[in-house]
Amino acid sequence: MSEDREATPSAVQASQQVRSVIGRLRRRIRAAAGTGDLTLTQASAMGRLLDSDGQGLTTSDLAVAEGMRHQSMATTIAALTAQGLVERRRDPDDGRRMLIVLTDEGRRRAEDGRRARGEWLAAELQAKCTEAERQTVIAAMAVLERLGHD
Amino acid sequence: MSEDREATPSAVQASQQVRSVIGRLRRRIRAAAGTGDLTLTQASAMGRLLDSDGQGLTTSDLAVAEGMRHQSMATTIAALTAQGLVERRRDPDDGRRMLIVLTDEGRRRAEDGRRARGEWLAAELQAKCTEAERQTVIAAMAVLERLGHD
DNA sequence: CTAATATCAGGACAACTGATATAT
DNA sequence: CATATATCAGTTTTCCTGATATTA
Repeated sequence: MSEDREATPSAVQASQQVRSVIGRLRRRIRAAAGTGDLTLTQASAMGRLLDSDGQGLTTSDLAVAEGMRHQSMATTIAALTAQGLVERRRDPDDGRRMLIVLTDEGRRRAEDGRRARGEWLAAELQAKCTEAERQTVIAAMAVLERLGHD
Repeated sequence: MSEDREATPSAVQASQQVRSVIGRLRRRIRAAAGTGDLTLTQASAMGRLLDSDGQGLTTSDLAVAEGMRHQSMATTIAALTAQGLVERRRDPDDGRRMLIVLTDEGRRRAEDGRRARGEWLAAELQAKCTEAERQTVIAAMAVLERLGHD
């Protein structure tokens, strides 16, 4: 506050563009999703479960990873459970915890998603971007992923 | 369908990372916003109004730019109007159209926002990134901005 | 007892769809 | 009449907060 150094132009510009793109892409992805498709949060959670598989993660673990409340993540997990994509198992070592693991069907779906068939965003990145541009996007996402990890 | 060429690994990876980052950043930005602050969509609309100023834009113009329905944008505009940041003027050349223009207060707020004082994302980009990383983010946003413009 | 985890209940917000009115 | 714009009404989705139970 005392100093309040002016942000660099690049920080201001990047911030504005990110805000704009976030809203726009989010709506586009949702609009492109079919009735049976997973929501953004559901797909993200499935990806994390696939990455850390074998062990399973708790609702709270997933909530921290996604930057949301554990109660909200619980709703997401409930939806995935209802679709038969994940199972909840009580942790034998800690009776408070419920471990979330992919079912066989869930693993299949997660891997399908990872191959991105029929997924709007991947198709757009494929059709409208050069390889160099995709690498730029990947690099930028790594930068943005860092933010907000207090 | 006929071709169904496999997506390149970079398209799949970029797609996944973008989906994950979108959800996470959006929640962080919302959480960091104070009670008086504008929502993401409101801030985006203010930015576009500032860019195209003098002439004014219609609700439908803004909706197209943001990739949302005009009815949804109307709600956003109503909120901005209630805060005294924009005014609605009937287009003298086309009685159907209402042109949205910034008020003096709105212009001031938009320019303040553009200087990014107190804005969480800009502060993070300033504090945790190098100039080169910020340029990467800007370049990536330009790429993503292109997508979904059928 | 305190902390972490899970669950239940209620609410807010941002977007959607559908229907109607008005002007071109 | 067909199209574009605006508005009204109702709904859905996603996430939030707060309260309570259970176990470490």
